[in-house]
Amino acid sequence: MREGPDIAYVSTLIGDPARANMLTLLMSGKALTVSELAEEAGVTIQTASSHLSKLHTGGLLRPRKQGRHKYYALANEDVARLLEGVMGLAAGVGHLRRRTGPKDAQLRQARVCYNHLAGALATQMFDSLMAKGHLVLKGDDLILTDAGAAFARDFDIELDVLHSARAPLCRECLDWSERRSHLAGSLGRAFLIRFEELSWVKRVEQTRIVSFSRSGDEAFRKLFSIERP
Amino acid sequence: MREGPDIAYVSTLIGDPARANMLTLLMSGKALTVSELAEEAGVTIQTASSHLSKLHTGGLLRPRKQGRHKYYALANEDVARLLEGVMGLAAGVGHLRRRTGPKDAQLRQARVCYNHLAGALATQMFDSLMAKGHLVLKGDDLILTDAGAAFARDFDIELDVLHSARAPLCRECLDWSERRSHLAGSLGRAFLIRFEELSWVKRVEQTRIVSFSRSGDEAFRKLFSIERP
DNA sequence: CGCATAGTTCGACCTTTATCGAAGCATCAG
DNA sequence: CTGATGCTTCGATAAAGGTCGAACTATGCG
Repeated sequence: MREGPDIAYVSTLIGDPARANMLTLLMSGKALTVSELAEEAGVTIQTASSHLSKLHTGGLLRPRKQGRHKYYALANEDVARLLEGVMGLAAGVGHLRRRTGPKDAQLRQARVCYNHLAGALATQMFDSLMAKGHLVLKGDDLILTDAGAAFARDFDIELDVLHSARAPLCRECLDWSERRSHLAGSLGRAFLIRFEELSWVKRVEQTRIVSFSRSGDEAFRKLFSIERP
Repeated sequence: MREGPDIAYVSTLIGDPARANMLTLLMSGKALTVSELAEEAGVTIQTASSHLSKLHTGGLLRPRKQGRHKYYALANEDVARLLEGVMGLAAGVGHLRRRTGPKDAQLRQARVCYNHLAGALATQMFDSLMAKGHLVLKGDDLILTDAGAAFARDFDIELDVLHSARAPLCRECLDWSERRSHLAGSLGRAFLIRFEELSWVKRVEQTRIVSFSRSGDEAFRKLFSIERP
């Protein structure tokens, strides 16, 4: 035995309900304090503290201290991608207790995935970018074409700043609800930020839901040539 | 809380060491009996039986009865992909106990992932197919171009048979050691089968390792224009 | 039919670990 | 300094779940 890496270890980390709750919360991309996470996960602060430090040791979370607060966030996009993957399997194959609540439809339509947009609209946006030749896949790397760069600049995204960062510019991220790719990477993040700046979208507090304003939805669909369903 | 699917449930399933061992074994793509899995995982048959039925309930495995044997295999490619994802994180970030054994180099070079080829050579093969325009990415779907179809037919792969199957023809699968895509789907499977038929490769028993013969390696590199390192 | 082999179910241990109360640091405000 | 807040550490408790022996069912072989 003992071929390949120790998958039981990280799976156990995700496998505890309290920890899974916290990780799901952190998929919003925001960094949260120990007490916030404790509250949301329904455990005491001591317990949460213990869990969070385990997740940190396991490399799933990255803590940052600010004053007397300690903020935890997902360690990197790989973690976010993995979690989306698990969600995909859990949703498709998964537990029968899957009751589709009222929030569910909104969640499928548009939500935050770590720091970029996910959901039906996000995959359509990704398809549009591919179809128009703004993005191409080369090997496993997603490349922004010249046309794509022009498109992004037109949308007031400062590509030079993004390029100088260490993080990859474009990445695919598999969407658990759609089972298709959407755009991740610093460009994916930049798009979401612009949407917020333009007030096309607003994040719904305490959830991963991203709600489009009436005019925002229209502008978004126009920009990416997405027809109304 | 309780947004999105129950990720703790499937993670717990993978999180037990004995179950993780079995799943890793099944990544070879072969279906194995209860006793074989028990043996390899280092538990008794009763225990293994219990674990396997849990994995089945959780949708990770698909059992098939043949005579007085019961064969278990991974339920589908999604499961295989997820496991590769977990391996990627566990390897990169993962446990310090990560000691690179002698097998390790071979495993990184070429191994079986569910039913297709993975490892360094597999990602290079994938890159080659993309670079030559035999495959293109459209949205999240990997499309075999006309040129690609001709290429496959030249290699004596019966595309018509594959097309008629329900399973998708081409899929990407993220390679944990390379962190790049390799080819999955029924076409990926067909390629591996052809390599075996031509005796280019042989599977090493009891492992996921795929070893290339001297001439097989040469032919493979020539076919996909891969330079010797 | 009897016997052997493959797998399941049941029940009893026993290790693992999540949980929280209480006490201990660290940081900030005054 | 004192008090208040955020978080961590320690220790005891309790619940969950993996493990295996033993008994049971199912299939195949003569």
